[in-house]
Amino acid sequence: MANRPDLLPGTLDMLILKTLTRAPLHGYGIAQSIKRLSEDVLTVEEGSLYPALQRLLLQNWVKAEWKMTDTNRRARFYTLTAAGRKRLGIEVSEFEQMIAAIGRVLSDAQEA
Amino acid sequence: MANRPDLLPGTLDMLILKTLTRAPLHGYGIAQSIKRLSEDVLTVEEGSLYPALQRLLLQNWVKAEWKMTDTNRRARFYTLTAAGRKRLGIEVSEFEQMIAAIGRVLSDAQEA
DNA sequence: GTCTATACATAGATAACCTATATATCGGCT
DNA sequence: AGCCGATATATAGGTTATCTATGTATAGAC
Repeated sequence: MANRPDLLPGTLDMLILKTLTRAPLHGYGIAQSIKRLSEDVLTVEEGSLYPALQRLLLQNWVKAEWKMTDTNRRARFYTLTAAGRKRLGIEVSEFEQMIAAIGRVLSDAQEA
Repeated sequence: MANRPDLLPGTLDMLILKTLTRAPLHGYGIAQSIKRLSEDVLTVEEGSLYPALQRLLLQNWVKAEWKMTDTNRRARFYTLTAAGRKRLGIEVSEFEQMIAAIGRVLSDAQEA
């Protein structure tokens, strides 16, 4: 189980929101950006990416607009909303709390 | 979505295996131990715990034995197998790699 | 005798993610 | 002109993990 997973489940929305804090970006670009920044450790599959973007749209954490890329292709550009920025803060802080907690369990140097 | 989740999905098996490196323990005790070590951040629900233990048994990463607790109750004690110890190492290393990768994405100090 | 904490277990729902597939077009190469 | 790889979006269907809710049972405290 969990053989070389592409992502840590539950972190995709956070990663997308974070990526959009730099600049509006289209879906394909978001996936590339995450892959590049993570040094190829994290891969966002298309079947995960687009449903995730729909979720974020529904929550009003991002908004979308069709535009042309600088390589002359039509693409849907996503922009972080104010609510999305706030949400990102919440997700990051919850994530960090979880990671710290997991760290405490993992580092538990035995002894009763 | 992800409203105060009890756990980071995908990390439960790892947490259980780690808990068992100290000593054999019964399910209820494992859940308590994780809660305590994590300082109440991580809560293992029973509906997650027992299915997880079944998975680990099937994979032969733990073995189980009915015994009496020191409080005179019948309980199923789980012991880490050699394969389970190996598996824990893999899970921890993959987890740490993921966390490091997510950290790189989250800490990305903007600039194109 | 009742209540709380301990202890195990499963059914069913929900949600996230992946695989596979489909469509379409730009630009480079031949 | 035709082909191909990279870019770009989208959805259907399956798998799996986790949570909620429920059920059983008993030890010990009051």
